[in-house]
Amino acid sequence: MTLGMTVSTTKSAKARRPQRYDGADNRRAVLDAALTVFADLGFEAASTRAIAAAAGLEQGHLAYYFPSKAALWQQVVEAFAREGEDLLRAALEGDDLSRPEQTAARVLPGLLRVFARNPRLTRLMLQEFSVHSPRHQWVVDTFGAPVWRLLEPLFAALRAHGRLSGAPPAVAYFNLVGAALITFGNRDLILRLAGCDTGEEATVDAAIAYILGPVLAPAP
Amino acid sequence: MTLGMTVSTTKSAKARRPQRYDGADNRRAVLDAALTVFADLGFEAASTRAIAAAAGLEQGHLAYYFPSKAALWQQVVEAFAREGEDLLRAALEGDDLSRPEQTAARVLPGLLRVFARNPRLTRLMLQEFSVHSPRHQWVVDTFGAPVWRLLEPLFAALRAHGRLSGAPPAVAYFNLVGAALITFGNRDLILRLAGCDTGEEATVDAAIAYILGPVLAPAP
DNA sequence: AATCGAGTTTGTCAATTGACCAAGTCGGGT
DNA sequence: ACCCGACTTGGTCAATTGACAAACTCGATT
Repeated sequence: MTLGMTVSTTKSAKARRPQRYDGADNRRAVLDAALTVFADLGFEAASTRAIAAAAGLEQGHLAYYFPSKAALWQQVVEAFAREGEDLLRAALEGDDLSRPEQTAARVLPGLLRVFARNPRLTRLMLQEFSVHSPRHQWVVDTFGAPVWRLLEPLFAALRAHGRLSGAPPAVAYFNLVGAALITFGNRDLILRLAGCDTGEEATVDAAIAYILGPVLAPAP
Repeated sequence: MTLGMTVSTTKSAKARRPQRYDGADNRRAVLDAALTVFADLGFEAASTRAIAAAAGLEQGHLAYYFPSKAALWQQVVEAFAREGEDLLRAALEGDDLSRPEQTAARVLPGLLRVFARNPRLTRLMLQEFSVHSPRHQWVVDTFGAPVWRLLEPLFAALRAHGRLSGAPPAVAYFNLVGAALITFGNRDLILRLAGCDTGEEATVDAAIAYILGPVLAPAP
């Protein structure tokens, strides 16, 4: 399921049916294969040949769609990561934070569920949190900073209303992010080590409830 | 401070003072420089030339102490990571877990403080949590699994005593690990983004208290 | 002073890698 | 039938990299 293959796709809507060459379809296949390989191996260790092979193409072909490996990586992240930020922006639109705990209860579980649903993307983000790379700054500027700017008022309001156990907003926020990235980005490891499947629906719910506990609960 | 230089080291205790060649000293310098470069760039992106340069030596010289780049990496982790596991093992020795919340309050803050004190090593661990590499299995076998085996009874007992907000022990454990790795492994990022210094003593205390809140607090 | 050997440098090598290009394939419009 | 152009392949290239080895530097031993 990980590598989208050109052949079997049925695009019955439109009349166009090129049996053999379908650029748009192969482009998607490359993006999907690249997400898998990047998530598994990391940017450096993921060779363009391995990505092409996972997509069922030749290495030289990648250059047709993507000017460079770095550009491919960037488009992979953009293609899959917008969801979270858009969801967040829409959910916070026009909220005056007069009842921050209600806002948080409405917004944050959905955000965490985005991570749980996209383990490959979650790993990709985790990688950029663990290495100083030319891509690190880009991720921070493009996603990290905007998301934090979006959520900082919420976390500040939460603390002002006696949540977060009195911790600084940033501490609570990065606690949440770290817990989510590790928990949902390491399903295989956690399953192997502890026999606990963090991809399973019930466990996802339990994990989200646990992560958000100190955020949503009133101070003792 | 990051690169230990051979020259200036004053070893006034012993009589030995080889002005120019000091193998053991340079070996330490390489390990320290390697820790820095590996933590910053990740294993693949960290070239042996960069490591040698950071240690003030030539690339070819590394082979004198370490048979390969992978072996160097492994010795770096071993040299710096034993502290945590040993501390944990000693602290849990002979504990019958009849009062798990007391045990946790005695043991876990110290464990988290090991992460806070060693940001470079923390980043290194974070990297191996985010990539499937030949080193991943080794870290899991050598540190991940033993530590989990050590702590699993404690977390199981905590839950049996009404802590963890009813979450599975593994969820609570990896929540803790993820929060610690991200919080203490990204001091620069968090400082830049949110103006919060997770290397500062007071913030470390606040973060540890926050992370351990659900672990130590009784169920509502 | 001659030798020894741990420590260190310099130069080289094969392998891998990302970028690039010239040629080829194929469906569709003319 | 023919060509056009989107799409795809296979091969090449320069750069980087980890490993390796031969030569060099000294302090210490004899």
